Amino acid sequence: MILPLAIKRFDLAKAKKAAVKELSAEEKIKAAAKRIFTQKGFAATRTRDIAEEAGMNLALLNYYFRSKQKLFDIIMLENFKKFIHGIVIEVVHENATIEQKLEKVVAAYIDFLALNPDLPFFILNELRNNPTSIASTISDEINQIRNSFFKQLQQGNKKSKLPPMEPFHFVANLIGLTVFPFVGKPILQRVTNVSDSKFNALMQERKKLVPVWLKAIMNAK
Amino acid sequence: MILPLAIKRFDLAKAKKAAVKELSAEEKIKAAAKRIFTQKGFAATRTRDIAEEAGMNLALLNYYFRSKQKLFDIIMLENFKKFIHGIVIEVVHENATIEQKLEKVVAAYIDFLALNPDLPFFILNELRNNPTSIASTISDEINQIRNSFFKQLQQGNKKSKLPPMEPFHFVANLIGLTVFPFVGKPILQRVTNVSDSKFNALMQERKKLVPVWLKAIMNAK
DNA sequence: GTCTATATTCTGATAGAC
DNA sequence: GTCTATCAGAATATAGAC
Repeated sequence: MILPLAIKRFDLAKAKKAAVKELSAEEKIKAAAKRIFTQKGFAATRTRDIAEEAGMNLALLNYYFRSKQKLFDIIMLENFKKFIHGIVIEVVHENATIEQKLEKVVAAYIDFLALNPDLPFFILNELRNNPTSIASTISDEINQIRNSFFKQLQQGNKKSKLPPMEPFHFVANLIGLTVFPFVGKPILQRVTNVSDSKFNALMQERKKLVPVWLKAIMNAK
Repeated sequence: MILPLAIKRFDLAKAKKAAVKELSAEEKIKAAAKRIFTQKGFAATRTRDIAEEAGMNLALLNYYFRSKQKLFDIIMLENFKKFIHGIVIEVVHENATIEQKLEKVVAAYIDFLALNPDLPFFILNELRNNPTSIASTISDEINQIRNSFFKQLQQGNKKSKLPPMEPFHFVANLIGLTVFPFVGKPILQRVTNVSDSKFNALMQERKKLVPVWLKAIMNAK
């Protein structure tokens, strides 16, 4: 009789699933895929690498996700949402002055990027390759930003004497000062001869500095 | 007799080489490789694409450059030198104040990037994949920057009341404000809804604005 | 030097046993 | 659901004719 053995196996599987730390094969693969795709991009990633990173078999990748492309699409969508939603939206929508929003959004972004340093490069990379496909999934969030924050920006703030500013320059400066250091980390570290721990400390400094700088830029000349 | 024909062929080849616009097969392949590698990176580029772009046969690529990797290494080295040398060095080495250098280097960089918009992303991308290999080839230039400009920066400028500044923040700000817009072009255009021609016009504006902003940053608070 | 045809290696995906 | 073994196609590289 083989039945008892089968039951035994089933119970073991249940026990594993009940354990808090234990991930299913599907989850392990997805997590591994997210790490590698985010770090190396679609083209440079091999499905074999993902399977190995997950400690799983290559065949399981296709069993759960059908193809490399479908798996990538899932990761990409999640990464995009993570990058935009929850960081920009909540900070941008509340009732607050430009100055207050600046301080919040910069600090939130830097904290977020310290935990996800590869994300901005991934976004930039895949956005170059995908002329349009992503556009629809994030257009809602972008429209919200445009309708709320950009208008506020172009009005300026009379109380604190903050003059209005061209939205493009403002966004380019905000992202350039806040997220670029993470994108350009390899070259910045090489040029300035800065260690990883020093880099992290400098990023923490920037949480205070960048909002001050951005205000100085708006008031310049 | 086949000899006369051979001579005829030889003369034709010479005539072609003499023509100003005519590139040799080797040069055509290298030029095509530079375009495609720079735009798509190593992994996403196929040797077939390069051969087709060059209007040449695939076998010639291996005849002249032995392998995809060796061809890429040549392009990468040239791109790195182009990016550092001639842009940074000449501007950084002359006898001038920080303010004067700032104006020159920003304008030179933006003009350069307008002609080579894919270059910074390429550098960033391949620097991520290559932990060390490139380091040696550019360390000389970097050391020159460190020894001349960084020292000047940390001394500040008493005449124009420019206080000294942490080199890392300065470089991060300079590159973030100057080259990031080109790296982040796809996302910036999407968020701010800006056309290609408008983008170029805004970049021209930044030639004047960024130096002013960088000075405002140094004097902030 | 240049081409066509082919060899070789890599990689995504599947078949089929358990 | 999971594994081993294998296939099919793509991509790099080479052999050999001209």
